[in-house]
Amino acid sequence: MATISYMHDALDHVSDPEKCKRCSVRHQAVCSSLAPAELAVLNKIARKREFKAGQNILIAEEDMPYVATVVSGVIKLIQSLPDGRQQIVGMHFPPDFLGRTYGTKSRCFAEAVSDVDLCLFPKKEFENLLANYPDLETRLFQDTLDELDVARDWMLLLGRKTASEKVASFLAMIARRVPLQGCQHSSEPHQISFHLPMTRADIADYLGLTIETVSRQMTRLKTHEIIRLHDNRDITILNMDRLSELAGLS
Amino acid sequence: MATISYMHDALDHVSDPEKCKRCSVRHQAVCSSLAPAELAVLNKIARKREFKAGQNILIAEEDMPYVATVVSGVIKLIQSLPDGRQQIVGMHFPPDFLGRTYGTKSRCFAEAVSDVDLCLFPKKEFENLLANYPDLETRLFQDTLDELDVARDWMLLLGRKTASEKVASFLAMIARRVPLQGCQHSSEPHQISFHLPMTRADIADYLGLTIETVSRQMTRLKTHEIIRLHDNRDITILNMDRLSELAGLS
DNA sequence: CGTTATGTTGATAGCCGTCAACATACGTGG
DNA sequence: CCACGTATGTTGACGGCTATCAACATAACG
Repeated sequence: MATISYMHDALDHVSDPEKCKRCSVRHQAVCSSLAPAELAVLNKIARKREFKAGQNILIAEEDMPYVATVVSGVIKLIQSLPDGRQQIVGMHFPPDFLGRTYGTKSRCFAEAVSDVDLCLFPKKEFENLLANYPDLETRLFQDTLDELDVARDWMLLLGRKTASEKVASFLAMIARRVPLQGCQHSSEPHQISFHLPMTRADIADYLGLTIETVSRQMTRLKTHEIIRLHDNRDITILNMDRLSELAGLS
Repeated sequence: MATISYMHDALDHVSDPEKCKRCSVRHQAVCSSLAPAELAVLNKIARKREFKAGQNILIAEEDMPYVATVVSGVIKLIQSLPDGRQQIVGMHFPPDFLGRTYGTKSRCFAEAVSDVDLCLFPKKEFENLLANYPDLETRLFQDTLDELDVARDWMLLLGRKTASEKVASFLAMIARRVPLQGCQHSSEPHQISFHLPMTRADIADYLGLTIETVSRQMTRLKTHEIIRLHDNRDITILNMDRLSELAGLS
């Protein structure tokens, strides 16, 4: 299972001051709200860190002296009950920000779903930057407002949608967020192919279902020729309009 | 049902510059992060507005040129599906902040659960204040982070808790947030009395259940002598420890 | 080639939703 | 004052959706 491995083990400095310029998310991540001189300051405190799929990134109730930007890979945020039931309460894709400023402990677990590259910032120094660069704080604030909107959309899904609607909503959401595969300009319009970043168990924990129900709904979508399954992970959405209808977005 | 009535109808100016000083939430609301001179500026743009129970405060997808502080009463935030199913995604008590800065439209409906007093601020002018008073923005940012934590706790409830756990969790949450009634220093420890601010239908929409299931779980708690029902709305928690256990917080 | 992880499919059970009847409170108008 | 309608809440009978339990299939891996 998940190897225990904290965010602050085995850090590599971003020693090269030019490194930010070569970063794949430099134009989208929170750091893009900084002026060049400010970015140089951030560059000094930034550290790279890789996580293998399954590794813990944040531990609930434990001190976490870093915040981070997701450079590559996918991360899940997990809330859990004492008896082991768990619920995924957020997914982080590049170039999302990860971690909670103002307050030292995380309230959820965060685990790498795939191999992950993070760009870490010591929390204390990062908060100093926030105090000095209002644009950075505004940007982070806006990102948090967006996260709250996403969380509330998901609450509607968890509380009121059927299993069928949940799975359809999930696929529609993933299609919008993960990098797509293959030629998207085929003769068939609305066909979208992508690689699912997570297992059926993760999907179940994300949707408040069991893995069996997720599996059944997937085969149902396959039977109705709304999706095609190549590899359990590689999916083509054959009819995006129909999928959106099923998701309750019509 | 809910009377359509927008936030910007029938406004009263907070003409009196001393009015903020007499405000019942002045030491808790976001405005408490302002220095006296700054508060005077806020005072100038503030407007009082009352809403009757059932009135709409925010309409999804409509322009809303105000943000506000809840001075008294309770407000629910609602997400809904095209077919009418709905989910309450947030409750606002005094001295919470209401409305979304940065972005003109609301993504949820907000409706007064009880009679409500709001202190409104024109959004554009409020955002100017945010830009000039970093403490205010930091405060609002922190409040938003807290809201996000609450939303994620609720996602665990919606996705993974049973009806029994949901109702117990709800009562435990309400007991922490609404003003309590009567003498709390009785001979019986852990007895907490309060007035439920919402109907069974609201509770059901908050918990992702039906009103019948909520009702059955309430009588079940009553039968087990964990709560006492006086008036369908006036509740005494007889055994808070047991309730917390049932809520899955043990 | 066995072991483990992951996913699918079937049979069954149970929780909770649906439908219905009834109770109570409240306001309106006769 | 009472009749009536409406809103809210409770309780019961029943059914369906989804969880549970189980068997099996497939792939990855040492």
